[in-house]
Amino acid sequence: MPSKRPDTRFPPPGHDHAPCVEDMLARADQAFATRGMRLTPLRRRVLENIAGSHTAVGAYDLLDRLARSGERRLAPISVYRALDSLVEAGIVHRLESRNAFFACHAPHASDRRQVVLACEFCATVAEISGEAIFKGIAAMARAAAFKTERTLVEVIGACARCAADREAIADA
Amino acid sequence: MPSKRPDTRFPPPGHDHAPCVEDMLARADQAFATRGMRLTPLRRRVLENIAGSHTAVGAYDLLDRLARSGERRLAPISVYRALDSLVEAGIVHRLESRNAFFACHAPHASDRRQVVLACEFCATVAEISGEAIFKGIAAMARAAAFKTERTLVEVIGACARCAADREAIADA
DNA sequence: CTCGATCTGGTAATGATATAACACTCCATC
DNA sequence: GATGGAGTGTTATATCATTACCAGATCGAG
Repeated sequence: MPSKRPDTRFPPPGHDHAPCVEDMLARADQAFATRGMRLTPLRRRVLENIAGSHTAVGAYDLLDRLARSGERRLAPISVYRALDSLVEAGIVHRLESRNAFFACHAPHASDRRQVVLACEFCATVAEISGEAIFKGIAAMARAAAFKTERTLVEVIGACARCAADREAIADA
Repeated sequence: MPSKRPDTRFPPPGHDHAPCVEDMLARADQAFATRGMRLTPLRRRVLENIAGSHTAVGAYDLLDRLARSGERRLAPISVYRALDSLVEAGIVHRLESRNAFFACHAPHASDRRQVVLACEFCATVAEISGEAIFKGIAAMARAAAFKTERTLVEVIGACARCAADREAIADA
């Protein structure tokens, strides 16, 4: 049985992605099935490529990777369609501040109350649950008579490793 | 002297933008001056076009408006450069979820702890200050050993007016 | 089984957003 | 009046995303 992952933090240095991907695919099967959607070979390949790292990747990067790792080059629209279905299934999220996509390594409700931490140096993305934060934001919106559809919290900065690296460089 | 505007909420129906624009330009002069930057004619024209409404506008929309309201058509890069300087001066912000720009009608510190409410129907944008929210997010980031550079909180939904309009339509 | 509805993905074209590289002008400063 | 930096123009290109249309796969209903 898959290990429990309450939040998805930044992976440690020696981290092996393979089990994450395994895990992801299992959850994806589940997510698609419960929604009456189909996890087709194309969608699965796209997901594998996103889940192969903990970083946010652009749609065209994905296209390049798929082209390298296989048959002939897909049209952009094909990748976007696959991405749409993965996002709809809640298995992949969009990093709005970078127009990029990342795999969601921690199962969470479809209402998505997660704070996204995005390292601007290594592109690694982590999600941490922020119930209280989202409740507070919802209350503020209500007070302004605003009907919330979707709330986006993205923190751009440096993960611990990149911050350390850059300090080392600055010192040199 | 300009009126005090603690937060910028959604403008009422009969709202006249002209004084807002006046106000904006005065604050822009100030903001550029204190930063040792120049509010050139091009930058001013771009700002006027953004500030002319309380909505988020795309760079190419801006390009069209400038073309209509004046001389020959600018190259995209010119508008982007002007936008960069306005954003740097803190007078214009970027709405990440829509790749668009909006004028900041309420003076606030350069560290920008504002929750952005963006109506997906009329594109109107409001900013409300959210010190507590941002403090909470900062604490979460610190706990994950993440060095925050910038934090983005955007709420997408319907402003009171558009929500009411749509209910009326649904009832019909 | 066969029909029709729906979903999936291919092909081609286009639209929308953003930047790179280089040249020229203006103007403050020395 | 030379120098150097900021601002803008010009041209080209990179990057992100969608529209329109069609062919084949899948699957439930009759």
